[in-house]
Amino acid sequence: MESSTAKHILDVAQDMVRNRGYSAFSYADISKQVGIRKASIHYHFPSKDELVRELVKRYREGMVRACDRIAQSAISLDQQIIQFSHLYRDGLEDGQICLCAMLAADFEVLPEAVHEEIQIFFRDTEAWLTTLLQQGCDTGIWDCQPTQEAKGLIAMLQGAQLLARASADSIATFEQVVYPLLQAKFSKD
Amino acid sequence: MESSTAKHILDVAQDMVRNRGYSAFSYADISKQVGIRKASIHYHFPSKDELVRELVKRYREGMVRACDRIAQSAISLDQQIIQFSHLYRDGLEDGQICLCAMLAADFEVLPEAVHEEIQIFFRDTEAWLTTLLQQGCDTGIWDCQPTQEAKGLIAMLQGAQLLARASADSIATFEQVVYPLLQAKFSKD
DNA sequence: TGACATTTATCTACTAGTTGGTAGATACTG
DNA sequence: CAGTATCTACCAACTAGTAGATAAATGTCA
Repeated sequence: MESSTAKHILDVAQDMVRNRGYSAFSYADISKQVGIRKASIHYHFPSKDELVRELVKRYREGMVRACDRIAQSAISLDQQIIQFSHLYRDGLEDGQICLCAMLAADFEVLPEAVHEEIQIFFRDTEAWLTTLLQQGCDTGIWDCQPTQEAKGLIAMLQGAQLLARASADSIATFEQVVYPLLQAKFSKD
Repeated sequence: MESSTAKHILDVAQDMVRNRGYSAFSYADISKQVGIRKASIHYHFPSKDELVRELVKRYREGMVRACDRIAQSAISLDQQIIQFSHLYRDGLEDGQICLCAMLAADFEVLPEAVHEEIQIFFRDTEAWLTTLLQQGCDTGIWDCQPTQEAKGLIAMLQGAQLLARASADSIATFEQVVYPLLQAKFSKD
């Protein structure tokens, strides 16, 4: 089991990356917020790259669990898509965008190992959405090409987060972009 | 008129920001590529914030010109949307995403003055697209709510760029996400 | 034209602060 | 005693930014 300090470090680091990006946070920043010396962070995470790799891995696993919870809840397919979108909306309250959206922007400065984790994240997310959409097509409530539509949805959500964060009222902007579009596409098509 | 050195600095800085983000490029980096000493860059752009503000302003104006060129060309409305999308696709060849998409990710670390320039960029882009979509609705080839649809399109394009840059073949990914969606929505609706 | 002054653009050399990371001592815990 | 976790103290490299010298154009006027 991961020590509570390590978890605390990851929590703080995650907030910072989602807020400011990979290059704009430092071990010193984490140190201050966790209340521990800089060197002690290196004990838990030898390098910044290693820290971020673990961060993405944990985030990815959390996303999988969140998606599973949605899939196992007894709500309709179109409501599941709404719930999925809420995952992206909710971080905005604290000015945070999806960890992997931020790291996709920072992609060029990240090491190969982190690239791979990010790619798995997008692959997993796309797979989950594709399955959902396929179910809808199978049962006849939707008519679309699931893989393609899944990619489009993810792009739209990530882009809406970018737009949202650049606007005065992030959440309102996000909702204005995302929900009418979902309504039009998936309500009872 | 802007000196050729200043232009050269902006060109190099723009590549770097679009590639690596605001926090991950330095005056030293520019200095090496331009072939000028670090201090000389401060002569043209007193501070990094000032440099980036001018960068966004220039980029924004370039975008307005590019959009105008599209609008004044003698092509159909749906082809104009395709051309508009190409603007976002083409940078990906050099691993570059939209300057303002990148800076929207870096938003929290940017000064107020840059925030404003970025917001103007998105407002301008949205306005241009809205006008285009409105024309389509007026002439009866489309049926949509232009403002809302414009926001959605921009989000989709920005998000597609993020997805694309995190994937092995950026351009293929971008095209896979964007073009089928445009086809479905705007071809001869 | 020639002499002088101003402006523009660059340079070297420096600052104070931050960066990720290391060495090694010290404490706490089983 | 051994492992875990933390500390202090340090490092070399890099950060944005400044001071002030220097050169090269450019303008002004006798």
